[in-house]
Amino acid sequence: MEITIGELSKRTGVLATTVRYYEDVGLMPAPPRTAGGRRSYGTAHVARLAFIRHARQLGFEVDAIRELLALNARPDLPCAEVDVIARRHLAEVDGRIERLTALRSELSRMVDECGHGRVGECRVIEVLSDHGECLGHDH
Amino acid sequence: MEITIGELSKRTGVLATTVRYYEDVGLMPAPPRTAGGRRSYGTAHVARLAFIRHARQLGFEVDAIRELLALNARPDLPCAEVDVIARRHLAEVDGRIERLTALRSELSRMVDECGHGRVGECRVIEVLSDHGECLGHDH
DNA sequence: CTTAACTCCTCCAGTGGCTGGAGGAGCAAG
DNA sequence: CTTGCTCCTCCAGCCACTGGAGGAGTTAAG
Repeated sequence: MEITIGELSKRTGVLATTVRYYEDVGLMPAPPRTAGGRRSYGTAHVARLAFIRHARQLGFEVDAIRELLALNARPDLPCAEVDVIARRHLAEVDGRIERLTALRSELSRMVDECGHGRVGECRVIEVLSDHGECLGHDH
Repeated sequence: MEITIGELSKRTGVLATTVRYYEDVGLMPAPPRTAGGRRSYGTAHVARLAFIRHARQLGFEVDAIRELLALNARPDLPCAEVDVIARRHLAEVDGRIERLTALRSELSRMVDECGHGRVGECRVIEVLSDHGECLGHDH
């Protein structure tokens, strides 16, 4: 099976330009070329790119994906490291959710208090102008 | 009151480099300069920068802040537009939280199922390799 | 008055993770 | 043979900064 970058793109949902970018940054290997100089991919490339795409969709950073790919290539190793990477990422996602939730409550309080009058008396503007108006001062 | 960019930075918690950046992109006005060519700020600048900083902390994009600042300068206008910007942003934050929460559950399921054996049998790697393993297929 | 330490100045490059365009060449169908 | 598509490389831009180089102004101590 020899497919073009366009076909690879269709099968994985990753843009051809992004595939070339992944090659540049070392996530994807440089594939063999046809006589005309075009990239020629096989099933292994499809699987690897699907892995990368899925990991990106789950929010893993490119560096983490590099580590995961390296581990994936060594199935005999204990998977403790994989676990560490995934848990680290989970903790980061938890942190992001927490921060966004706090922010959301600040925002919604702000919006609720807007009396729909003039800008001069708008609570949204007031709250933005004065951090002291916030319930949580941590942001 | 005439303060330097460093003092402005201290009072607002915004880096001096970032203040100059805000000037470049038109969020902050170009202030008067001293004889030696240094920027000289006053109380209005401090207030404006505090407003910007707070809005950024609440996740407003620079474009939205530009709009909010323009509205802030027109206290006689009805605050409907302010409301629209804030609600739009709130909706976006809600969307982000939703997506992150879905992602979090996928991640935590993945981590929970890891049997701490070899990479070859690791569920984390398997799930990443096969999108079909996910409960939510929307990401 | 000099010197050292500090802040400030401008300009430019880099971050992450792509995305898009210019300008040119390969390739399949009519 | 030509049309239209895909592909190639290289480079610039996105967002919102951040940091460094290299130079000049400023302040306090000696």
